[in-house]
Amino acid sequence: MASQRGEGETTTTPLEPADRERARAIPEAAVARLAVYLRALSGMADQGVTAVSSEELSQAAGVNAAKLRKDLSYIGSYGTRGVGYDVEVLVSHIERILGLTRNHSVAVVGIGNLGHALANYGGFPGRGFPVTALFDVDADLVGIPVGGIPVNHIDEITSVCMEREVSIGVIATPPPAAQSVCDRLVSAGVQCILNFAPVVLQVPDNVEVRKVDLAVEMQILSFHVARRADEAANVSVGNNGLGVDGMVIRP
Amino acid sequence: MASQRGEGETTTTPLEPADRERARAIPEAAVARLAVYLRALSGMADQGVTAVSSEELSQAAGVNAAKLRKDLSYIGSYGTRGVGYDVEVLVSHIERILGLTRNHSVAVVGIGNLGHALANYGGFPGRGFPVTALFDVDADLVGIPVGGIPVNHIDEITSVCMEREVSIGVIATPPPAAQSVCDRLVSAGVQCILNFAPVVLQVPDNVEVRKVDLAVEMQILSFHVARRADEAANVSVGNNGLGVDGMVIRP
DNA sequence: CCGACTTTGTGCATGCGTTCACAAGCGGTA
DNA sequence: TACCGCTTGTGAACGCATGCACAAAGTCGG
Repeated sequence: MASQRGEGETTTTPLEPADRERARAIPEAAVARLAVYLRALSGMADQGVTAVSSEELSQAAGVNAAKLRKDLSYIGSYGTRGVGYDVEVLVSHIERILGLTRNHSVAVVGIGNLGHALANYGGFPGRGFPVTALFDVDADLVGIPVGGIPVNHIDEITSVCMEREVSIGVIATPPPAAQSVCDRLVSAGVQCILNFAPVVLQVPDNVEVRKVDLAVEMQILSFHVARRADEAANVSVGNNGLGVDGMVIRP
Repeated sequence: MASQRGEGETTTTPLEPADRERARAIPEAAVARLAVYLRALSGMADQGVTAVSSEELSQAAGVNAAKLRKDLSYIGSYGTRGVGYDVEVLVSHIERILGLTRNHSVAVVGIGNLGHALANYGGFPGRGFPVTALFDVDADLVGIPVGGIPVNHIDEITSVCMEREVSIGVIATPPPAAQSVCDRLVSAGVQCILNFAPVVLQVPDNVEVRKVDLAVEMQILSFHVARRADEAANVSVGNNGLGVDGMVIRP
């Protein structure tokens, strides 16, 4: 076990036993949507909205209302029948479930175009994710601050990450370096990795990896383009219900 | 089994009827993995590997071997029992299925940090996706080339996209601008959109949207951090499944 | 030519996630 | 208080995806 993190004491919002039980049962897909709900709810709260129904919120989040209710049921019953949900309550509850009450220190490795952009996001969208360390192999970059944080040399990953208690590592390096960087992050105790490099990372079971793969996204879109083009070129009869939208014409 | 190619050799890689039938039946999840397989296969081809078994390829792609075979079966049987798959054949077949034989012109809207990074990717990872247009609202940016392509003003989206036959639009704008930009892209005939803005886009049915949401990714990781920390903090809980879950009364 | 070995392709069962539909519960109202 | 309308929460059915296990089909050595 790699969790010898000094503070066993959660100084921030301990989960109650009931919540903990549930946290284990929340489907992956639902977790992703909870984050979306949270954003929609935050926007509503900023506009002074205090209550919301599952119907409204589901539309804002672009999902089915029943699905939303089921997702929320995974984290407990915080709605009022006949009325809806209290925005404030829901926001803080989802934040607690997602672990956003504690700050997650983020390290970005690879200060190329993408790494630069990530560092400059400044605290990352939906704050709570302060970027506290940057790394690169290029000696010319070392010491230069990007987005307010000085770049460290890649060899310092382990020491710096442990020192600053980095909990999330972001890999934005070229493909060949990714696995090596990943290994170093892991040995520094980082258990969550966001990988932008088009590489399948090998990690121990106790490390969570999420990948963002632009090439794959593009190719999925390409597939749909091809399919559409093919369908269009091959419509023997009427096209399927698209007749309504004359989207191609410019107003 | 000679590869029979029809008489009409056209410039646009025609899908044979059999392929077209299959293209419709490929599960979304499988399409994403095909892109991953393709990358692994391309790497192998570059290293001179000519044949590969499902076991080898599945490990390179980080998936179950049976799943890989099933995925490949969706696009037809191109393996040889007892031997494996011919790398070249598989590469070109997956490319055809994914529609990578035709070039997909890409437009990037929003030349901030991220847009800059995307434009500089230069043809996008896994070539075949030439960036042919850049847009921004900022008049100061207009005309300045980024990654070799001059920036156009956002008001020109429709005309420029139609002129250059953009098939994929990438939205890298701040959230408030995203929907508006999306609408313009759609009216320019763009049917596939890759959205980096943390916004739920409303589009007609005939438009395909994929979103890359950094905040959501971070929050999913945060959830796992919290769950792990929590598990580590009290391993003593006997997880006996039943009995515990009942409705817990709020203290 | 045959038999043993290897690897594909796939039927089937299992599990997860989504959707539907409705009872339960709450606030408002007379 | 009793009723009414509205919304939540969830049981149950459905559909999709995953993984197993094995027959089919090919290669290779003798």
